[in-house]
Amino acid sequence: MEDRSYHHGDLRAALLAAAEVELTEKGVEAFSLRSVAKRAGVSHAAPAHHFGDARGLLTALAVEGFRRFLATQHRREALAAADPRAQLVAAGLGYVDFALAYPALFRLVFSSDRPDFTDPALCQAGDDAYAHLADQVTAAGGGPLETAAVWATAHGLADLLAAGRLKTLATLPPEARDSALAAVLTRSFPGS
Amino acid sequence: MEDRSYHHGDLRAALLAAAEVELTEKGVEAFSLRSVAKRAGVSHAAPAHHFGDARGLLTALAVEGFRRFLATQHRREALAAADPRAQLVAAGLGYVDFALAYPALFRLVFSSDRPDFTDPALCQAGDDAYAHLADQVTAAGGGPLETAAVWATAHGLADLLAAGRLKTLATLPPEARDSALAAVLTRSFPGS
DNA sequence: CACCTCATCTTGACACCGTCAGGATCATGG
DNA sequence: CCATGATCCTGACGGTGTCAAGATGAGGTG
Repeated sequence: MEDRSYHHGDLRAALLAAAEVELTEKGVEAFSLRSVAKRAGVSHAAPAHHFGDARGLLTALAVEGFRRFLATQHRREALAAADPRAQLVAAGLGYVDFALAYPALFRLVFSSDRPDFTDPALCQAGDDAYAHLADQVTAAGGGPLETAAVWATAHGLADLLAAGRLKTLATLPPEARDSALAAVLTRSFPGS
Repeated sequence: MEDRSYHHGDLRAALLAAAEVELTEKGVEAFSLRSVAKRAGVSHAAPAHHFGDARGLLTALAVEGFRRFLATQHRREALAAADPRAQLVAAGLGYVDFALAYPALFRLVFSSDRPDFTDPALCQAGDDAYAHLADQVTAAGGGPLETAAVWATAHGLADLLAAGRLKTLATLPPEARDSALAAVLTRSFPGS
């Protein structure tokens, strides 16, 4: 649609896109609803009709974040061998990929209480992400405890790398870094 | 000192204490400097003289957070066997203890960009915490890569548990939970 | 085609926030 | 005893989220 008319046409999508830019540039803690509206070329109260309040907008963004989180993992898995073990490692590498490619979204989804995590859509998206990991662990012959172990390892690596800590790994060339990550991930799963 | 006089006497400490309460009750993202001043029974501009701005106050709080982080680990280590391996696991358990006992401080220190991490005192405190972990890994016969592995595992467990994810482990009774955590931590270190 | 209804968007107001400037208060040392 | 400086307060400014009320226009109904 044109951005000419009084009625925007697809303001909801435009606001979501603007919100992601805002989030990426300013971070979760300096996120401003009025600034998002300004980016979308719309009045400061316009977002309210589509998302209720700032929390609602960030909740919708978090849903999109989870979606992209899974997509990033799938991309890694498609490049890996078919056996469950390799798929599990690929999922872990995708976990890290997401944190490094979209650090602001990563923060929003995993280290923020601004989104409403009781929202049905967000719950669903989060459960989907967890289910994917649990399925992979199960396929590789693991149980709940192994799921926790793999998840924690992947999450720890991703969070520390995205935060700029773990310079030991961050300064490595990509392939060396990936193999180091794979080694750590593999180790977290028993019976290797 | 009395809270009677015009000059507070120890306002800096009082503000730090009030800031921690504020942080615990409202979280990093809803932290308000004026509210902290109100808690301390002082005008809204009083904190500026001691901490410069809100960032300065949160930076000072983060330093205290790192201090308490190390203290929590030391408490676990004192209860563990003397051998390096057991000490390393104890440090990991202390990592988790801290995240669960002071989730807001944990967020401030590890998942926020509000403190000024270029501040000398905060850098020092962070380096101290890292050095402690690195020393433990070295004592147990590990190198930089092992440090990264152990750190990521402990951090992932702590962060996910503090965020209320990982219900598998969170619902376990304390001793069972600790032994499960110890198993995951041990696994992250090679040659067990 | 004319009209009406309702979703959509704007304007304006309010309370709260962080920060700065300037004034009030008090402790301390010459 | 008084002056100086550290400490704290008051008041103001721009920015933020949210609510109420009004303007706009799209789509269905007569």
